[in-house]
Amino acid sequence: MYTIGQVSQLFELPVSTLRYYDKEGLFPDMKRVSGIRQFDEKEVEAIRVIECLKKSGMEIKDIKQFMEWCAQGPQTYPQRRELFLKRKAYVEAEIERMQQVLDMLIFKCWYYGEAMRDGDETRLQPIKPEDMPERIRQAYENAHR
Amino acid sequence: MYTIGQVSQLFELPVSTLRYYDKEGLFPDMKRVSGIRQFDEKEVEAIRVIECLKKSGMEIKDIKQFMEWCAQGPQTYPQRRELFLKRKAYVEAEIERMQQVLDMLIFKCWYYGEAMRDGDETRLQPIKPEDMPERIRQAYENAHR
DNA sequence: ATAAACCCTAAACCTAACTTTATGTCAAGG
DNA sequence: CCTTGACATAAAGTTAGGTTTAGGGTTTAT
Repeated sequence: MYTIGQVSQLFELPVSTLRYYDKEGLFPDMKRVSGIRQFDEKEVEAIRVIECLKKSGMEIKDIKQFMEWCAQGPQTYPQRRELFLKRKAYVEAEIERMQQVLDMLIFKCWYYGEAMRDGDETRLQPIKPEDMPERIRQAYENAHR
Repeated sequence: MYTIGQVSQLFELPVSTLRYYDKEGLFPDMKRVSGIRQFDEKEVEAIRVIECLKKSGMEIKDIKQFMEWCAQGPQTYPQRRELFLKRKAYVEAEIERMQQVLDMLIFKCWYYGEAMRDGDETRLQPIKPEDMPERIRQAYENAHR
């Protein structure tokens, strides 16, 4: 069992954030002893899940819904699985999107490297993909799909 | 040359957003004719770059800095390249982070699939990585690094 | 010539996810 | 006893990135 201060250190999360999560209903049945929060193994695991779902782009109010399902027991397994499937699809799309952004950045790094050598962009401005090095052309074409 | 409404349609961005970007200084020397904005090829390319930099996690005020460098000409090529190198490193880290989140989600999907078959979590709760299917174990271990 | 469909600005408003502030309780140590 | 430190609450404040509103001007089709 942990106090809020211990959990704060454990996860490097401000105490105020943990209290905020609690206020938002992210720990549906956390115990208290004379008003003081008791972070149990259950709550610690909840925080791990919260971190994951947050990184997957989910909002607090939807994470709350998930936590409520957890508190309701086995009858909500299907909903919980459904949720994770949706997050999975979302994150897969997000990674693909980020890969395209990365390709644009790779192209731009090359572009400004060349611009520095040339001193201006007169050669670069009208450049065609077929005049770029192989690696750069691939990045360029993926970025512009 | 485009009006704000045409650019809005072209990029599927609200007119209000384009005006907001302008107010934030993202089009440093956009022309106007009797008060009306003239989106030129330069501004259209700027919007493409804005979209990319935004997706790479950059804030508006830093994008503004970049746009000012662009308006200053060839002497700022090194700064611009530096910026893109930094964004590239950031996005690479971001993709790795997302891959870990994805692995956690893959694990959770499997977990709840099993929980549904079992009807409870008594078998799952104390499960060790070596008792998981290969694909799941890999995801689990990457997610928990 | 008048209504619709554009364009403009300034300023107020919005939302999520926190953070800060003001106030108070309680236990332990010097 | 009294100060320090950890806990608590409620409510106000913050930030980014817009959006909405209120008030006007201009152009175009009927």
